[in-house]
Amino acid sequence: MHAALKRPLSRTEWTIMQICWKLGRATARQVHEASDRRRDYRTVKTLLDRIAAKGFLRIEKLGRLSLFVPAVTRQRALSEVITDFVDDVLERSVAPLYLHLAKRDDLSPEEVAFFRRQLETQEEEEDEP
Amino acid sequence: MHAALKRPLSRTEWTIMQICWKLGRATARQVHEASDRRRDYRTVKTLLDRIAAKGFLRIEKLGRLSLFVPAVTRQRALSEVITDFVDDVLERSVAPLYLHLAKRDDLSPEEVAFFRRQLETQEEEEDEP
DNA sequence: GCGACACTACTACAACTGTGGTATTATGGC
DNA sequence: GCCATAATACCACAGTTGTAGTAGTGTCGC
Repeated sequence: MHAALKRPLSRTEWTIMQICWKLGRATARQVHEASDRRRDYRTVKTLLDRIAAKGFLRIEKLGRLSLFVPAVTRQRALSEVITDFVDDVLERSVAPLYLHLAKRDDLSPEEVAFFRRQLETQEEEEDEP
Repeated sequence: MHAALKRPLSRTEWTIMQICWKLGRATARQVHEASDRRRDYRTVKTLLDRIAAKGFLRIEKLGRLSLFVPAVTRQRALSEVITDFVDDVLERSVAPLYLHLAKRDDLSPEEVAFFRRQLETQEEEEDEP
């Protein structure tokens, strides 16, 4: 069974966590160096400790060295955070998402066409009494 | 021109703001009554004031009564928050979103099929060296 | 014209966030 | 052995967030 994820990550913690997933297993120093380095090393260290306290990272001791290892897959964490986002912020409606996606310039023509089509269809449905 | 939206809304503020969009123009009392009412009236009032300070609501004085009026359309606010979410949390990759959407049980069979297909296609592309 | 409300204004306060200071303790090179 | 470097541990502090107490001021029914 997975460890329970207590509280969700803040935005800043997410950006640090993204690095951890990329590195797989790393010291605070490595995470700091892989970041944009606008924050102090100790800030990153604190964030890593807090992320670990929230259950997203596990700390492996290697002598006196601490290695931070993801305790949750990115996919699982993303899955939870997306569900929360869609439920709370979008109130379970995917239309605003489709509207966003239809405007992204990095999607294939098929994708854009699909989202446009869905939006039209849904508008029609709304028009019905 | 739109007023600049200083800081983003917190999750709780979002839930209050959603009510404001639904009501259109309302007193704090009305917003409180339209909410799940687990929070105290004054908590809602504080949240409304903070939301107004962030530029999402405008306060109209009607005598000594305050009316809270959305200063931003829901669509615009959603658009911004979705962009931020996709950029920061999803790192601009839509795959995790498709994975989520493919599993929602409130979408049409066409939508589900579309997202499944996209995911397969993208996996294939990743397999290439 | 007073009491019950209702509305606002001001305040409090603990938890969480973002950031980094201080101090202590290895550790590796010379 | 000693010093620079690097790691950890512990602490601080202001800003945000969630929640509500207190107090003052209208306002309406009687």
